[in-house]
This record gives sequence, structure tokens and C-alpha cells, in this order.
Amino acid sequence: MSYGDFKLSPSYNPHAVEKAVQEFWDRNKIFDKWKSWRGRPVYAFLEGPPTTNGMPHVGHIRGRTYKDVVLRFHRLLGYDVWVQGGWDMQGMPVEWEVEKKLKLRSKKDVEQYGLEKFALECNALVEEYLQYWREWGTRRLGLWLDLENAYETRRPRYLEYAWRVVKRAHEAGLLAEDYRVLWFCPRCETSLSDHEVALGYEEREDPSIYVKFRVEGSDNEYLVIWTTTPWTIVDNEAVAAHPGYAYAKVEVVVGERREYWWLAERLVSQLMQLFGVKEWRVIETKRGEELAGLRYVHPLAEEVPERASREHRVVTAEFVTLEQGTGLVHIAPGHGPEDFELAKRYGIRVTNSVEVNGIYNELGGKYRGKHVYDVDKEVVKDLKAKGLLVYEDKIRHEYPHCWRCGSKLILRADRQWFITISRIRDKMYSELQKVNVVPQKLRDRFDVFVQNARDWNISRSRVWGTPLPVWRCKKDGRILVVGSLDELKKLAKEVPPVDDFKLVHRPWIDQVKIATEDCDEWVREPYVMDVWLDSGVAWLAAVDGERNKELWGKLFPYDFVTEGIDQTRGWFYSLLATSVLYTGRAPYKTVLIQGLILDKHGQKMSKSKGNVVWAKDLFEKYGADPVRLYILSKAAPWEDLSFDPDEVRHVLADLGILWNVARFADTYMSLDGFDAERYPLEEWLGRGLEEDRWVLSELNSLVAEFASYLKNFEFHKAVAMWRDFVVETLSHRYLRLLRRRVWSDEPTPDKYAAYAVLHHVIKTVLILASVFTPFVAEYLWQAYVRKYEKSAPESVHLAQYPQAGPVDKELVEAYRELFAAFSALAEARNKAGIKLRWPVRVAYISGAKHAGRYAELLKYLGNVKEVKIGPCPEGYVKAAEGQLEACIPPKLEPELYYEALAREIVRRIQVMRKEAGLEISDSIKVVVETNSEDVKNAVEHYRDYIARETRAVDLLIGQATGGREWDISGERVRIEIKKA
RNA sequence: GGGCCCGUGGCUUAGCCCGGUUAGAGCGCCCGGCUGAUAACCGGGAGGUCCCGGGUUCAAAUCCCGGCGGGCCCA
Repeated sequence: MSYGDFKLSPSYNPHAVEKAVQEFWDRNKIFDKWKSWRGRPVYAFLEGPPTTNGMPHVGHIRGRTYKDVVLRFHRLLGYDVWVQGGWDMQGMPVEWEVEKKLKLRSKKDVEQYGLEKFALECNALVEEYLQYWREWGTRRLGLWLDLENAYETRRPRYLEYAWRVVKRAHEAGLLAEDYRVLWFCPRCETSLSDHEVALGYEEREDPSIYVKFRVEGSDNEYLVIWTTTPWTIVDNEAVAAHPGYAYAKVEVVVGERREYWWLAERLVSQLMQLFGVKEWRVIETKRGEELAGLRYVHPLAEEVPERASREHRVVTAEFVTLEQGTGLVHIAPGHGPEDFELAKRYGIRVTNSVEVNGIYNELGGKYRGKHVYDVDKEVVKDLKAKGLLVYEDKIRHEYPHCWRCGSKLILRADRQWFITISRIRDKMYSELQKVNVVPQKLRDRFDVFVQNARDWNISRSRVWGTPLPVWRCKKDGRILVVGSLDELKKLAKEVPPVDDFKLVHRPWIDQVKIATEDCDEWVREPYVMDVWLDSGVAWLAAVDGERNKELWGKLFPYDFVTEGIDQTRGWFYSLLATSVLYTGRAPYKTVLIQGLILDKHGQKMSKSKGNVVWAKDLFEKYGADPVRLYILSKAAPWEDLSFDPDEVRHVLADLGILWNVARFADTYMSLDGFDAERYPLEEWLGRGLEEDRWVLSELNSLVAEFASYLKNFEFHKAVAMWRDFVVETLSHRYLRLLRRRVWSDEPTPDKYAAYAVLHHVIKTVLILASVFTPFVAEYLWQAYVRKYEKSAPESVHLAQYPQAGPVDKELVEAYRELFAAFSALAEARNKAGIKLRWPVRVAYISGAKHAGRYAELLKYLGNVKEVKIGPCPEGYVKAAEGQLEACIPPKLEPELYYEALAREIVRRIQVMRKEAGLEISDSIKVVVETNSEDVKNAVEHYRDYIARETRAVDLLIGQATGGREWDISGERVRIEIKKA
């Protein structure tokens, strides 16, 4: 039971299979042969590069399985495939982990540690993770990506494409330096993009305070505002009222004092109740626009004297609502995007006294040197002490946190660099309309996101990233954008003595001294770029496109990309943006958006919950093929998938059946000396039986539909259909029919025809399986297919997708009916209490269309002497299957009793043969000892039958010296067998 | 706060777009049977408020509205 190194062991063992196959692939360079180009049409895949930070888990495995299926399928279809791997190796996640490892708490710590050492640590860290990704995220999965030629975003030849794109943006007037309010992480000391902010929304509890601002020139008239960020009051510059809303001046008595509070009229009674004010009355109302211009005293004028020196007043704004707060909105232009816009409109000063690290600077007066998180509490205390705090509460709301370190984010105004996406948004949208986004139902999200796309903040105040290639003239502030490393070298007056790899990274790049005729000293803007720009230029950078135009021209736009739904706003977007900017076109033709991976309870996987399933654990426990098959069959790729490791064993059973089908074939083909080249299907099919033509019809349907499902990315349907064919049609049905033909020693032509058919079916089924379970398909190809067909391709992965032959629909229909009739017959036997081993004289079938066609097979399957077509005689036991009805006599016929006993004896001998470990071809001697005359008569009558079925050369009735005692229908029978 | 997806026996799910026999299947469970490829298979059975409530309709798992639970996205 072996061919070469591939043995068909009694049962399927994924680990042994995968190990043997991996060695075979390596030794024979199958992957190289698979990926090499033969001048065929190219199917170009662009790898969404995993961040080599953290270990691959089942979510990655899901996406990477889909990639592999699509690539293998297209190779089978005859395409030359482009399967370059890629790795995303820079960015904040890497820095964050290094900081944790080195126990660095702030950017100052990093600087003290040394930027050079820090950058090298980051590089070492991604290098380390890369090994895991190569092994567990790729090789052990059986994912055939070209890792030798994988692109790496940290390489000079790669990252300079991000520079090219920025330069192109600059030339097109799309690079902007702007002062804007952005989210910052004070811990990481950098701004974040919209995408990064979106990753970190979490519910939290914050203060919810109502504060009164005293109206200038009065000692008891106030404007009442509401905020959840007390620290921003330090930088308050105005109060906004809606121009159309009514505002009330409310006379209130608090303690001993009589005061006048301004707030929205509609909210007065509910707020008075909230504040616990019992005595109040409205004495005047004004519309917001009438209130405008009213001046007030900054509530922290004493704490921050600078503020007292300026005037503050009420302005109007449409964005004011009455859903929360008081209808009067505290405006801190340095800490809110709407506030900022309003300030620009009214010429109000933008004050930001908070530095990037969250510490107040000299503009912060009393709060100078303190951290924003502490000031948040201190401001409340100070307001309370000054009697300006009207009411204090807590609020639970969704608020953004840093996606890496979890710190509460703050909004602050700062100078940053942008790509003004708003100006190419329409072009991006129209290009996106040409892309096939799968599934249709998720494309809306992508469309909407692109239509609403905002300018892209690309600058980050970090270290381990692609440096922003913008230099500024120290003298006059002009800027210079460098588009490549060569260009930089040409411009440089002085270059640090390091290799190119270091030269394109911080801190070394900042040691480059540039001077030009018109400017003595250029200074680089101290930023790196958003990491999404790194992977975003892969459509060009992966193949160093500007230097390899011919290759790039064959690949672009790429046929296929696929990632998770979260990448709609991530990579899918950054690819589209940079490509439209640079080439005016979308960089891909088809985008497959994958659903999320959840744990078995439908919960999102996260490290903190501890429910992450790691690739390594999964493969070590189950093997890659079962995991792949499970993932593929459980859900459509775009649906969320709840992953339950225990369910993997279900698909294991299916692969076990595939394995056993090959073993079955091997068992009999080797006994009978079958050879696919000596018995070609085309010649021998004519000598076969109808069931052979039936199974080929079923196979042809499979071949056609499997391909059409895969083309639509309906992997789950393709796999389900394959499974159904292998388990039901092939194993349960066809092989059951085949038994009677293969057991015979006679070299009948129909047996060889059956072998030719079976061989063709198994071979075809393995080629289809090669796209989703590449290891076991290869193993069986080597162990079985190549054993019986020497000229078969060296590897199943070098085969071609089979041509689908004709389908005889009527034949398929007839066989469907046959198995329904058998099912009804079995049910009738069950009711009558007659087991299948006992022959039945006659069965009637009615309501069938094709009964005449398969009567012989039904006799065999149902162990019936005669099948009659027609209605049931009186007193017979009936059972129905749909329209079809089967019935049998209610009692066993006496004349069939000996035959029944003979079958019982055969069955016992077969069990004993197997227990004795005999080969199928071994002959035996049998002794039967019994007092039962019936059993003795049965043996005498059916001596030839028993001998033939059990390969007995000698069958005696007499004294057994050993063996085993059985109970056959109440009779004690001792049977002894010996190898002849 | 806004948008979207999901919710079907113990578990996993098909059906829903396009309303219409008895809601189908796999796993598990119980009973019976088969078996020299098969820890497989075949027959039968138990097991369902199709998340809840309302509406449309002769008729709703399916269409509409409102909840609840899980998830995603946007703010």
C-alpha cells in the first residue's frame, strides 16, 4: 500500500501527510514550477501585507486561505500567477511594543535611550516576528506566496515610493500644510488619522459639568454651559448660541443669592430640576442672534491671567443643538474641529496651551507644566472653589482611545501635513465604480466612505516609519519635496556614513545636510508618515515599478486583492487614494471583502479577552488541511465566522472518507493489476455498466459547478458540493454498487471499466481538492494517482482544471430514484423486522418512473430475489419515499432461510478474517461446528457461495479445535478459520 | 447619536432577495440494521415560541414598523 514515500496508512493523519508533502514539494521544487510563467495570460494578485508584529491567528489564516484558494484555482485554469508576498514592517504598533519591552514611558525616554538604538530595536523586532509569519502564517498553512521575493515596507527601494507619491501630490498641489484640530495620543505623542481614531472608540465614564460664565459688567448674570472635558475650559474663547433658538434669562435663588442665568428656554425646567433649583422664574427671553455679542469674563481669568486681558463673547452657530447641555456651547477653538471652524469664521483667536505630550505650556498659566488628565480634575476643583460650578455629574459615552496604548485621546490644534483627498475624491469614487467589489452588499460602505473622504493627515510625530520627505528652507520657509533616495543623495551636501537602509530612516535621515544655490540650509520636517501610506503604495512599490515598468505594466491594475472588512477604510482605501493620485486609476479589478472572525460564542477575538486562536496551536493540533476546509465550508467569505476549534473534527471525517476511497481503489486495483494507461477510460467505458456512466454524469456536474462557484468566490458552496459528491455519491453510493464487481476474482471487462472510471473520478476529485486542501490532495495524488498512472503530472498542483463532460440528466434522475426506492425498501424491512442480510422473495415498487432501468441494482442493494413494478398486494408491509412506494411480504419465506443463515455465517467468517489480520487475497480453511441441523443444511446448500465469499479453499462441518463461538438466530455455532 | 449585518431543534446552519405542500440538512442523542476501504454507512425516532411584539395579507421564518441580544462601521 505505498508508492514511493507515500503510504496509504489505514487512516488519514493530517500531520504525517503535511510533513511528507512539504518535503516532497521542497525536494522537487514544485512551488517554483507552479509559479513560473509560461507565456500564458497573467493573473495578478496583490498581497495585503500583514504587519510583522504579533503572531498570526485564525483571522489571518482565514484570509490567507481564501488567497490561496483563488491563486491555486487560477493556476489550475491555466493562468500564469503573480503571487508575490509582502510584509508591513513599520509604524506605531512596532514602536509601542518596543517601548513596552524596553520600559520606555514617553518620547523623552525614547530620546534618552537613543533614537538610533531604538530604530534598530524596532527593526530587530519585526525581523523576529517575520520568522513566525513565514512559518505559521504561510508555509504551514500551505499558502503558496513567493516569500523569497516578498516586498518589505522598511526597504529603501520600497519606501521611496511613498516619497514619490508625496512628491507627486506636491506637484499636483495636493500636499498641504495646515493648522487643524486633530486627535492626539498624549502617551504616544503623535496625532492620529481618522482611521486610527475609529479603531479606539470605547465606552468610558467622564465628568459632565455645568459651568456659569459671568457676564461682563454684571455681578450676578451668567451664561450656563455644559462640557465633558473640563480641561478645555482653560482654552475657552467664546460661547456659541443657535441663532434661531430662544434663550431665557432665569431668575434663580441659590442659597442666599439671587442670580440671573442664561440658557435655552426649552431646557429651563428640566435643567432647574437637574440642578436642584426650586425657586426660579423666567424674566426675559432673547433669540440666539440677539444674544450674540454679549461679553463674558473667562471663568479661569484669575488662574490664567492672559485670558483676562482679552474679550470673550457670545457668537452664533448652526451646529448648536438642544439634545445635550444647555443650548449654550463652550467654544475652545484649539480643542474641537467645529470650534476651530467657528473661530476661523469669526476671527476668534485659536488658543492651544496643551503640548503634544499633554502638558500645558506657558499659555496655561497656573496649569503650566501639568498634564491634561490632571488638569481635567483640577479645573473642576477650581471652578467649584470660585462658585462657578453649577452642577457636577458623570456621563458614560463612547470616546476614542489610542488603538495601541489605550490612552484617552485629546483633541488639539496643531500644524500637520495633509494630502487633500477632498480634491480627488470624485475621481476616486468614479474609479471605484469600475471595480468589482464582492460582495455587492458591502460595497455601499466602501462607496459611502470614499464619497465622504476627508483630507488625509499623513504626518506622525514618531520614529519607526517612512520619513516625511519634506524639507523646509531655514531662511525663507519654502519647502522642498524629495521623491527618491537618488534625488536625496544628489541634493545632499553631507551624508552620514551609513548604508541606504539606515539612510532612509530616522534618525539618520535627519543628519543629511541639504543645501542649494538659493538656500544654505534645509531642515526636514520632523515627521514620519502614516503607516497606511506604506502599504498603500504597494501597487507600485512591491515590484519597484518605476524601475521595472514592463513587469509592472503586466500586473497593473491587479486582478485581485482581499482583506477583512476593516480594511475598507484601511488598505483598500489607501491603495485607491495613492493610485488615483499617481496614475488616475484604481489599482485593482476585484476586491473581495471578508467578514470578521469571531470566537465560538460570536464574540470578537481579542488578546484582552484571551479568546484568540493562534495559527500555531491550530496547526499543531489539527493540521492545516482540516482547518482550511473547516473555514471554507463554515461560512461565505464575506460573512462573519464564529470559529469553534472543536468543529474542525467534522471536516476531518470527510477527509477520512476521501482517504478511504483511495484506499478502496488501491486495494482492488493492486490485486487486479490495474493500470490507467493500459485501461484508458475512453476505450473501457463502453464495457462498463450503467452506474459507471451515472457516476461520470454526477462528476461532470461537479466539475462545472465547482468552477462557477469559485469564480464567484462562493467557496462555501464549492466545497459543500465537493464534499457531497465524495461522501454521498462516490463513497456511499458508487462504491457500494462497486463492491459486488470488485470482490470477484474473475477478470471481467466490466471490472476493469469500473477501475478506469473510478480512477478518473478520484483523479478529478483530487484536482478539485487541491485548491482547498493542498496537502492531502497532493498526498493522495502521489500515493494513488501516480501509482496507477505513471504519466500523470508530477504534482496535483501542476495539473489542469478538468474539462466537464456531458451530463445525462435522465440517468442522474433515475439513480436519484433508485436510492429513494432503496431507502423506502429499507424502511419497509425495518417495519417488518426483516434485516437486510435476510433475502426477501419479492418487493413491489410503485410511483416510480425509471424502475425498469434499475431493478437489477435494487435487487442487489435491497437483497431481494425479484423486483415487481406495481401496486402493493394485500397484507404487505409498505413504506414511502415521496411519491415512491415500496413493499415486501410481512414474513420471511421458509425456503430462503438457509440462504439467510449462509449469509450470517459468511458475515462471521469475514469478521474473523479481519480480526486475524489476513490479507484480502489470502485463502483460508474453515471448520463449522454446530448441533443445529438448519445451520448444517445451510452450509451444505450454500457451500460454494460461502467458500467464494470468504476465499475458503476448505469448508468442513465437524469438530473445531479453537475458533470462536457465535449465536446465529439462537443457534450456537463454533467457527474456526486457518490461513490455507 | 446615525447607518449596516446577524438572530431558525442541544450545537452548526439552508431557506428570506421573489410570501404559498409537513421549515431542509449536518453534528450530537435514542432504537433497529449493514459492513473485508471506512472511529464509516443505511433506516426510523425524539427534539423547533424560525429572538420578542405589532402590522400588511386569504396566507409571514420570508415583506413593513417597533423592541431585545450579538457584531461592524460612522460620529
